[in-house]
Amino acid sequence: MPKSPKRCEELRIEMRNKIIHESIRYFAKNGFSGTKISDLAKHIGIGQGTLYVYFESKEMLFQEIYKIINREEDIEQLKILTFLPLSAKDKIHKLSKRVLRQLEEDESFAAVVALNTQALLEQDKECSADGTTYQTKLYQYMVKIIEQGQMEGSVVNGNPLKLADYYWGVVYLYALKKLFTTKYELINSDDLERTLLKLAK
Amino acid sequence: MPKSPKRCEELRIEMRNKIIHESIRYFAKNGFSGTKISDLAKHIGIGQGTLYVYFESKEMLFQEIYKIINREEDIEQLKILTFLPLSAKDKIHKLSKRVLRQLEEDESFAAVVALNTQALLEQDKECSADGTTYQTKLYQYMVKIIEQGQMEGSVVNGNPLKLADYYWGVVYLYALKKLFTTKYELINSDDLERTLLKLAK
DNA sequence: CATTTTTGAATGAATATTTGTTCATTGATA
DNA sequence: TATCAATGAACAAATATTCATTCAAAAATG
Repeated sequence: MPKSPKRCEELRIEMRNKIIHESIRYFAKNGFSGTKISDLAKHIGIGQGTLYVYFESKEMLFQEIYKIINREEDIEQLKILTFLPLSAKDKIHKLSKRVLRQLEEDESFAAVVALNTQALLEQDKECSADGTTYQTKLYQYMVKIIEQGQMEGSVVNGNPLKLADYYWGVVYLYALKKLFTTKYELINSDDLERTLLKLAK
Repeated sequence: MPKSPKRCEELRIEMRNKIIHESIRYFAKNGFSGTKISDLAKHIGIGQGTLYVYFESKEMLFQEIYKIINREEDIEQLKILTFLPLSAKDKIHKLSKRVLRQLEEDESFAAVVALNTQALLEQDKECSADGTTYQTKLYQYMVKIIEQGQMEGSVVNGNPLKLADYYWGVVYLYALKKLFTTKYELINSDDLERTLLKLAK
């Protein structure tokens, strides 16, 4: 009799995760058309054929990644923060600290941010504005915090959606830095907060 | 008799400029490997073969563009501003206004910024740190202004190079916005300045 | 417990497809 | 009608995908 089906299943899941995990960073760095299957396979350390055992095509692998980077946990956490009984200034501080920590600790967070932002930028082309993407939801909660801050007088004036866009844009910048530069020096949390806050003397 | 050589020369220069001008935005948006010659030609409104009358290869066209986007005028202007007898705060204000106006008025400025920043990000891979690129020079003058501002007390504390990087990073963000979104709403100059300034109450 | 047998994942050379480049022909102009 | 830029079908090179084969694990057998 052959290998136990159970063990086989385990191995499949393990390999599938390995491929996805390694591909996320590779795609984020090189883009879809900049990623050759031969290179990607070499980078993961598997044969080209193996990729096709787990995914129908390059396109499908990419789509699979897009499903995975829609991290509900992140959105949930921001939602909770949004409705906490805190000043907007405190919320922005907490959020900024958290985001920067994640950028530092979580190996693939930078790739997740980069891919999501790129998707948002290119969404304009495809006109698939269903408003339910990762970024779009992050924007919605951010707008709430910004509006609160504007009422409280701690956040600068201006279109809240534009300011939210600016804030997440700066996060995207540092995700790019982390992805591309070898010696990555973490941004200061203050710099990130300053995208929104009126700084008192 | 054929066309006059003079008229021919004129037409050649015209077509060459047209190709370069249209290609800059196309490459900035789609990247090198994301740009197909067939698509690019269609976008410009010429035949595929025509591209090869004017440029040896896709690679060469791309290199040609890289020469062109190293705009000495921009650097010269920043250099002049840097050594003007003004407060750093005023310099930052003038610069921010100027950059945003250029982003709005100059059709290909956004593409120039995007391509230069992408080159800077990827330079890490290739280790060609010759320190004479467009961005690198912009950084150098920016650092001077930031140092002045820190002495004067108007600019936040922190590594000046990192702050310069941050400032140009935000400009890059808005270049991306302009390139990708159809209905582009210009960033407020204040938002850009706030990357550096301590805002007094 | 050594050997055989069976299974399915892994592989990469072979093939299909896509994309870059060439070149013989066309068309516009003076 | 002589010239030369423009063109796109034909060709070459690069890249994605397939599939016949290899390999490693483990159950069955003596």
